[in-house]
Amino acid sequence: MASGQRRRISPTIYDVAQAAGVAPSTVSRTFSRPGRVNSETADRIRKVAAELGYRTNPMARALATTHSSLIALVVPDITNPVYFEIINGVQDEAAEAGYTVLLVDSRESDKREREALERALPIVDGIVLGTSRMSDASIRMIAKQKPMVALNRAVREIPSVVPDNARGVRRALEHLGELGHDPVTYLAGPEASWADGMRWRGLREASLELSVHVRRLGPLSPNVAGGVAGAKAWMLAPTSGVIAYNDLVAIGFIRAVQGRGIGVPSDVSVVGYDNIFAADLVSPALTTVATPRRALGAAAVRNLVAQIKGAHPRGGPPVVVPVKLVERASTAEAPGAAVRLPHSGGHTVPDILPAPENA
Amino acid sequence: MASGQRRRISPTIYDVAQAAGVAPSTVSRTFSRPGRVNSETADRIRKVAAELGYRTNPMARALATTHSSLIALVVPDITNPVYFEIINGVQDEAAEAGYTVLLVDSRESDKREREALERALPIVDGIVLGTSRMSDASIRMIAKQKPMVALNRAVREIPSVVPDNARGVRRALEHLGELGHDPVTYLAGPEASWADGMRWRGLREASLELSVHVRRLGPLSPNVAGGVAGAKAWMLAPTSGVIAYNDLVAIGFIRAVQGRGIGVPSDVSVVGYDNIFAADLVSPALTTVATPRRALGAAAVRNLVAQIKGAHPRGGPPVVVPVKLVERASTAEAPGAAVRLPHSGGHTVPDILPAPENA
DNA sequence: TTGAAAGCGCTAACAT
DNA sequence: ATGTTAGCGCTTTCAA
Repeated sequence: MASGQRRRISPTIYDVAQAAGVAPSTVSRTFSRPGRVNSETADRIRKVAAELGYRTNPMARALATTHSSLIALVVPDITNPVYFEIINGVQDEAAEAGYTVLLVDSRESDKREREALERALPIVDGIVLGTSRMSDASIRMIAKQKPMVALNRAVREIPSVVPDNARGVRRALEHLGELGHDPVTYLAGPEASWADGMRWRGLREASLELSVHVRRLGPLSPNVAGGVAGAKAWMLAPTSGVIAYNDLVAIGFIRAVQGRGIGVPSDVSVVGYDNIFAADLVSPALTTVATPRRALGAAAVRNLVAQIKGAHPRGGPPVVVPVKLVERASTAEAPGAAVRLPHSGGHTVPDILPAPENA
Repeated sequence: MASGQRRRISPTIYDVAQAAGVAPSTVSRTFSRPGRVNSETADRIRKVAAELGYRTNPMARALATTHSSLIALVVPDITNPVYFEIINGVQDEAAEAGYTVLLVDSRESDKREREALERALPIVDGIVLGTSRMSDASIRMIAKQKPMVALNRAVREIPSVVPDNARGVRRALEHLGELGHDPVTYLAGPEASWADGMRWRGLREASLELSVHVRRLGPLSPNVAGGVAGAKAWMLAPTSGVIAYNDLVAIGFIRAVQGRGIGVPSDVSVVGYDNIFAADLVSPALTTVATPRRALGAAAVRNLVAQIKGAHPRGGPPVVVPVKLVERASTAEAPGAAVRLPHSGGHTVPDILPAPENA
């Protein structure tokens, strides 16, 4: 008693079957495999169903078929703008294929990622694993239980789709080279980062080809604080060209050097990576490598759905999607061989790398 | 033949029951209502279950209980930084209560929102509806089918949790007033926005109390472009103090006026709303009203879970969570009665409000 | 405290 | 093309 509104109890295929004068299985077929039933009866059934307000019960269907039409998308940090477009790409492609996506945010925590995956695993048909914090071994473990594709990271034996990191940094270096910057500093990402490894490697190769010298500085944490730390270290041996591991690092770097009276791009040109939302908001607007994140997500889903539908997971080389350089205001002609530092000379700088990031 | 790895078939309560020498129902109780079974037998069952790698099947449980332990969180735009913390708050609180959250991004589209909700409805136990694009009537319709709580918007008859908009704008105006700004321009949000209505109302009340004049300018779309349009209009009758509907609008406004050679905060002080990620990244860093988004999300989930557990949805006044002003660099002492405009006088400005936003 | 048995709503052989 | 009939794996009376 004292009941609030009562939630209506839904009709089942049995109710519809009775009302339409057919067998329950015919009703089931009408909704699960149209075509397997006479179009006239089907129409009648659909009509009756509509009148009764029948809706197929996904749980019952899932139990019977062992398919939930749910896929999980795991990202390390929903807060990171990099994932916006990936999420959209995944959602769209999934919807198109008739899947609903369960978005899991692991918050950069190994523990959380495991727990969330644990929760999700039994109810999803497959997993898109974005930039995982877990070990390759753990990942393969999970891939044994459900179809999976790795995103932004190539995992051996697991279908993977990654952006063309090598080409991205190459374009960045090319751009800086054309503007006369040499040498160029690479503000490196986290040590454990697969992407950082790829980028640094790509940079070294490009360095040879383009005859532009490249120095590595890091590791840095992949955020604004990391950029600030990088700036401190860079002051020890400044270069007029800088390529950052990602846009956040680039932004942190720029703010830090600007704070020291160094102009961007008048004194240093810096290029970011990812082309996040904020890249166009900061001053100066950031020149950066745009990764096709939406395409990345879509490609991952296509592959995953294929697996779910029975395709053999192909453990071959990862699918590589193209990137492009977006030129904005943070890069310009090199001022000369070396950047002019206002305080250079008598200025004291920290002598340990990377500098602590609590500045 | 060509077979990929085969996914292991999972043991059921029957397997565990047999191995442990008990009835299936006892195994079920062990996991679904511990305490209803002798602790020794329970231990034994758990041990056997662990050995067999038994995991309870959520679909089967859902079918039997009609509870999925899933809740949906609907947001209009995952891309909007405002939702980061809300999402985190919801996820955390949900996890704590034993629920997994199905994140639905409606992309500002009524159609999408409906479709996604349609998909989600049958599989979730309840819904947290953030800043819906739908009409109150549609919302109530859905609330009839599943427990629901509205977020960031008060819907009559539906439990709602909202930030203290009135107090937020009051603090903003107070701050500007103390710095000597009067009158102050309010860069209004979308016409249909519930939050905008609340803020404007709060502003008028505060205006009376604080004796600071306030003008409304808008409606503007709630993004950077809207801020740019607002700046154009503001040029017609500039004020030294500006309060924006949200941070994005504030950022757009600032960039636009800076482009005209107007200094922030030297010529105009502007305060944003929301305290999004980027607010601390732009130059000057934005003074803004911080809404406790994580708390907002958590409160919504607590309410929702209570409803799911059988509490009567309370249609009373919305739960209001407190906000606070974060002072940064975009506000300062007023330069005088009116702002000095470099081009004021002979400068031509558009004469229709709001200005087209494709500038 | 435990067991036996009847569903939950749907799908999928197998028959007709 | 449609009907019959078992389940899918779990929960939940009802008995014992």
